Amino acid sequence: MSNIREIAKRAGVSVTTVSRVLNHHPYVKEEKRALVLKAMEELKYTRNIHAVHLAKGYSNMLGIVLPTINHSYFSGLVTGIADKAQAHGMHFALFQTGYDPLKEKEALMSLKERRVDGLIFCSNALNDQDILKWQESGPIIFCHPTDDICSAVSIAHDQAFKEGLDHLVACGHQKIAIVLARTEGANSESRIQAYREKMHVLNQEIDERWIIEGKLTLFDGQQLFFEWQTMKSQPTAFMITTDEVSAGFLLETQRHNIQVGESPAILSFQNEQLSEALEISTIDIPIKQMGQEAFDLYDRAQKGKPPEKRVLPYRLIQRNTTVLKNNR
Amino acid sequence: MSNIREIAKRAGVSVTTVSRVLNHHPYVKEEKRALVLKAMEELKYTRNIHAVHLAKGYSNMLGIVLPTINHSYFSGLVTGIADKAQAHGMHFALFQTGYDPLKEKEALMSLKERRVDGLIFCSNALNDQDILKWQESGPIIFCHPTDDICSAVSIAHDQAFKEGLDHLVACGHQKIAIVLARTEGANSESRIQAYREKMHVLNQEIDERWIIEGKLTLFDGQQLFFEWQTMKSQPTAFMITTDEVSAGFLLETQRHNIQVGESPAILSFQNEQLSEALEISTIDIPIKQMGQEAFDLYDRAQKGKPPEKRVLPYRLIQRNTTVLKNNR
DNA sequence: ATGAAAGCGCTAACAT
DNA sequence: ATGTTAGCGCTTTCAT
Repeated sequence: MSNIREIAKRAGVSVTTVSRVLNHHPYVKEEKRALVLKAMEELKYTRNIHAVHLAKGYSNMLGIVLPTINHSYFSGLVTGIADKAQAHGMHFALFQTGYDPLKEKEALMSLKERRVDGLIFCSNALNDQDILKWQESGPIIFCHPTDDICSAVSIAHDQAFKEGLDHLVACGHQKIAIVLARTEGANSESRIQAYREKMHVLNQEIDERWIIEGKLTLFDGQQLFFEWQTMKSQPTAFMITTDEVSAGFLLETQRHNIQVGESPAILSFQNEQLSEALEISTIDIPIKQMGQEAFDLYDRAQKGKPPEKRVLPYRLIQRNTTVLKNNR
Repeated sequence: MSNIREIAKRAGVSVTTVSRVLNHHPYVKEEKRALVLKAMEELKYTRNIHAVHLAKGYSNMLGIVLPTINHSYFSGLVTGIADKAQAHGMHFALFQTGYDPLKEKEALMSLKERRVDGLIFCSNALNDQDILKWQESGPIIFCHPTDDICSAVSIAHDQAFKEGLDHLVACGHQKIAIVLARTEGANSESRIQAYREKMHVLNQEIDERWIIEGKLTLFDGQQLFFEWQTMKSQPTAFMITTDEVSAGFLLETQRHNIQVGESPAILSFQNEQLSEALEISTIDIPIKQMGQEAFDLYDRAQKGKPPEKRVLPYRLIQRNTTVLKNNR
């Protein structure tokens, strides 16, 4: 591979001039530029990006941390981030952790090594604080609500959660179960808290088995149906934080011909095409926008601006799996 | 940030020794190693990965080219690749192209610049040949069948396609439509060819509108239903290359209460959880394995081994959307 | 407008 | 087993 020195020699200029041409600097006489361009052409020159990175000290590479890419929530988030990143000429690397703290540490090491200029955490098993210690190595952005000093984009999960519960109550339900992905582990607490409070107000005793965690996929949703069937104290409504799970659950009730009156209400979160097609009531959250805002926060941090929190709107969409009972 | 020289000075050794410790070379006296390690600890040293890359000439970064990550086919493929890659200590970057040849060229440039050591093409808008010209810059792996000199992993699309058509015919169908994603643009030809041949044998005239392209999402599938309804010459069966589309189509027929006898047969490709949950007949293809094999092919190419083609098995799974009519 | 030269931080051939 | 030193290829300051 030819290098900048060979180009310089061939064009009869200095390496500095070549570098200037390469970086679109002003103050290069047009004829020299042409000479350089010609030499590059002839030698099929391409800059060695590692040398650029070493000299500049950064790499235009963003790291995205998530448990798995094979899930609509995360691939949606990545799509949002990627759209903006690519528009800014940034590349991005994925770190799939499977919620393994060690894998998250590897991502943080990549930040310290400068393999990536910054990190967007779409999920985390490590504590927020433990992660933020690494901020001195580069910007770190969260995609969940947090009180720590850092940039974060999120929706008001607990508020959305409460509104969802209110809706289910308004539909005449008291025995309500909640189903959490491990998507936002750190936040489960606040949601469960919101749940307990609401149930307390209703004077409804909580069966601890109504708090269900670790459900992420369609299969999980199908399995949930069977768990529901064997529950001693059956909830009449489910609040589920992921569309895939809701869909699996619903499809399984349909397959088993559960009577309309007996089939549990479902209120989902996310609003993918799937929940729309199945007419599942859901709380829409703007996932791609979250990704875009996450990138924007990275970009701002990169430019030295102070950290910022952004809270995105959610919107309850009532479809067929929650029905208002006016006559109660 | 401290560098290797400072560590050397502090530990009272040469930079070479530090480098040796860093790279786990043998022939370093235990006491010196300890000294070096201690110095690193004290100065919170981390190597600058750009310098390593520049000196070594490679980056342990693999590039994955795909139209969008937000689709189960591609996120499945990436999952397969990533599992293997991470096990080999490799990182990976995604190039989302949206089938844009220019974006694909950018990925190829990244290969030439050495930003990535190799490239796995999960889809391509450019010609195979145009892409393979860049092989001198690093290994390039395809995820579709090809006759060119390169490594590729695939399933025998056209054979699977024919078998699928046979199945539909055995179920009593003659008026069969095919629905292609643009997933494997280059291969559409061979599939359409297989389709024409089969239909010819059946003496079934083909309505050109039965060859439908560009369907990738659940929405696309729902839309397909309406297209079907307005067709003058309605096919009685659909062969669809993506589960999402099949699901959307099926759900829409169900929503419109199409009678069992009148609802078209559906034979899908892929076998995601979704098609299983909806009991859609499908031709299973081992997507994650494809990803794993793709990485393996990269790994072999990287080690200087000759290119290799791998063809993975497929398997027809009959469920509820294709029914054998024995009485015909 | 152009060039010389000093980095950027690490690796590895060579010498001892 | 350890050290010296010459790269790796580009950027950027400073001088002219």
